[in-house]
Amino acid sequence: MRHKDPHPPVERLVLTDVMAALSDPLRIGVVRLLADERERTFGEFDAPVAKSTLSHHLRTLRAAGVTRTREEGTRCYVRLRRADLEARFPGLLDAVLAAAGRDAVGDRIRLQAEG
Amino acid sequence: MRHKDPHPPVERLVLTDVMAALSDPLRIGVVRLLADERERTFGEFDAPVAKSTLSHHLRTLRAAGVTRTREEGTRCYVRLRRADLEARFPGLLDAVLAAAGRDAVGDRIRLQAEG
DNA sequence: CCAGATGTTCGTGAACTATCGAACATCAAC
DNA sequence: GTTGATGTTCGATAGTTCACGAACATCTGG
Repeated sequence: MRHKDPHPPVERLVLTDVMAALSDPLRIGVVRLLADERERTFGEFDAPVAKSTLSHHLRTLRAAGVTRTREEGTRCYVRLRRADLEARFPGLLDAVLAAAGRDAVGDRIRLQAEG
Repeated sequence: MRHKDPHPPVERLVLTDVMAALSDPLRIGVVRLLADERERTFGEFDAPVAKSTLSHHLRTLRAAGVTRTREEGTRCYVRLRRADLEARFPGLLDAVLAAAGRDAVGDRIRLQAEG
């Protein structure tokens, strides 16, 4: 379960890469679910796509520096790099989250129904 | 010189389309040059791409609702839909412009050297 | 060891994007 | 009308992205 693409360091976050990463409804949906700063495992996401497709999107977010991934046992925990994004692109993430919230962008991605 | 894709009305601007339109350095460069609210003709942009490529990028911006195009004679005037973008996605454009400015994104696109 | 859970990677096909040059359309000016 | 300026559109190519299932790797637990 080794990850290939490393996390880009804060100072090397690229605006166009972040914009591209956030130009997909599924990925926006994931980011919205991560907006509460809590860590989630990949499996917690209930998305209408194949497992491998979700993995691909999470890799895209990671490669762009939007999220940070941590492996623990056989699980992958992912969280939003909110502070890093804010440091490099002030206001950007908040604007996207607010707009996405109002427009219900990525609403098809939810958290697994938990007991 | 008739344009094909119409301008989307304000209320139908799509976040992911705007994000995608702004995920390209050349298009960000154009948007930065338009940030002063002045109208420009296509020919005023000095970009290191073919005429048809620039036309394509300007069409992308227009289709996403980032810019508005007006034809006058044989010229095309383009300007930023700043107010519309602000109304639908508050803070987004400003955040992008600020970040792009600091990182010099799209600096290869300039205005023609004028006499 | 074997089975199950969790993700990754690979191979594939479909769809989209960027780029160019060439051809075209439109208008202005002579 | 002819010519030149300004953009658009077309066709081709190359590269990228998205999606899937299948196969694989890793860890956990019997």
